Amino acid sequence: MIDLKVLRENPEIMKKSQSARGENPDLVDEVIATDDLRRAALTEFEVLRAEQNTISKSVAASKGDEKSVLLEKAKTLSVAVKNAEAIKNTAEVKAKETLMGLSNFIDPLAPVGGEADFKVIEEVGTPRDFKKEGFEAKDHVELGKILGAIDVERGAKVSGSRFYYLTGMGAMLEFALVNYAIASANKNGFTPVIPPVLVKPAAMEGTGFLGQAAENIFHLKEDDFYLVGTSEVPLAAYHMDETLEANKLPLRYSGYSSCFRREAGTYGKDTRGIIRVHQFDKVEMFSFCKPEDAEAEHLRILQWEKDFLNAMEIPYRVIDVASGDLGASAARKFDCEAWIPTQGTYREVTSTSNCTEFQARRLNIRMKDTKGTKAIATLNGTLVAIPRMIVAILENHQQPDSSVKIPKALQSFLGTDKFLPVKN
RNA sequence: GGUGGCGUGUCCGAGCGGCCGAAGGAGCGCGCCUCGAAAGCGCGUGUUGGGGAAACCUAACCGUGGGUUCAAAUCCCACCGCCACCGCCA
Repeated sequence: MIDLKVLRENPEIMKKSQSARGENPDLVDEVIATDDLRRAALTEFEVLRAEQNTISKSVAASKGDEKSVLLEKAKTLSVAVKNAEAIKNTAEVKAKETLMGLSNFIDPLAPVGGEADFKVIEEVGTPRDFKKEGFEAKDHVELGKILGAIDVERGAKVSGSRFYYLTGMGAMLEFALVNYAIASANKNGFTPVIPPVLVKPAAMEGTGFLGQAAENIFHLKEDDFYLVGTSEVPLAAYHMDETLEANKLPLRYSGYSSCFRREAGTYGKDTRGIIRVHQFDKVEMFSFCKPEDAEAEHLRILQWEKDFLNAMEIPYRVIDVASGDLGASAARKFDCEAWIPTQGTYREVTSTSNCTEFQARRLNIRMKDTKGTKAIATLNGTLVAIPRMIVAILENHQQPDSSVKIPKALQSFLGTDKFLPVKN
């Protein structure tokens, strides 16, 4: 949610921001207009209500004829107040609704354009040259089968396409990744959290996922629960309707949870393997901080993501995501894309967004210092999304005999430095 | 799922139709006292929206949403949450 005061002062900037996202800039004028209506209705109601309050009080103090006259007057006024209140309420709902339709202000530093207009910030590491090494890289599906680590056939049998089983070393690899991730997050001041993955509409709405992103969310209609697509949702909503002490910020949480995504409109995309699945586990970093610290915090989170990828010894690049591909809440977003040998390209494995005050305002989270209460900023970033990281590790660290070398950082968690084929 | 109880300010806790934004206490802040502190004493101490340069004015807020009434923390209804006991259960 955008701050109306800021919006009123800078409608043109907001319009530009909307346009850059490929969204409707006229919505800005509409927001201001509905808010004008809201305020007018508010004033009207308040004036009548004040009068009613005064008369009500004098009713109590009077008696006899005087009292019945006042009572008559009070009754008529009561009707007028009810009407004015109804109009006020309608105007408030409409104004809020319109305002909620606006996406976050875009950071002016974010590249403008569509999905393809991202800017590459850096490339780290060098992809292996398998030809030169004298063998052809197998993809993760094949390796997963050989190692007894991933079973997509049975995933499909039991749950349908885009489901899978992690088995044996595949399952062990998840535990190792999670343990390593949580350990690093602890070191960086994150409180580990295992959140609920079923949430109420308010949490979804507040984090900004019920707009254009809604089609990718599983909804349990019977009970009006949503299955979260990321633990960002329950982590952000953790402090919903709270006022946090400014001197305790930043508050950092690392959430480990399953994530559920409908992947609507992705038919035919990434149909093979576990790059794009309906359910996966993820360790997510989430930070509540002062708005003036948000940009620096964003860079810190990005650095922690890079640290993780460096520890996995995987070549990757970092991109500055373009305005049209930010999602409603983010002002700026960096993706880390790992090199996937069998695809010959970089694929998103982690992502960090600076949501500035947008989510916090929707979730009614503020901070308090000696001068009063103020807006707070929220940021999120993936530490590790299990399936894609497994893909990256298997494919990048495979050997000619289909064994896979384990990055040093994970070896102590796995008790081995290599995954070996299980049969044939 | 069933039965009973409860939900008030930072916290404890009173109020059960108008004089209640709400007693009292604790906490916190300022001052007095003191060499200094503790104790004691005095004063102050909510949030949000609207208007205003400001002083200030105004409205709303006693779990949430409706209703009754000229008037609701207070009465009625529904929902949510918490506690206790019972049933079921990983």
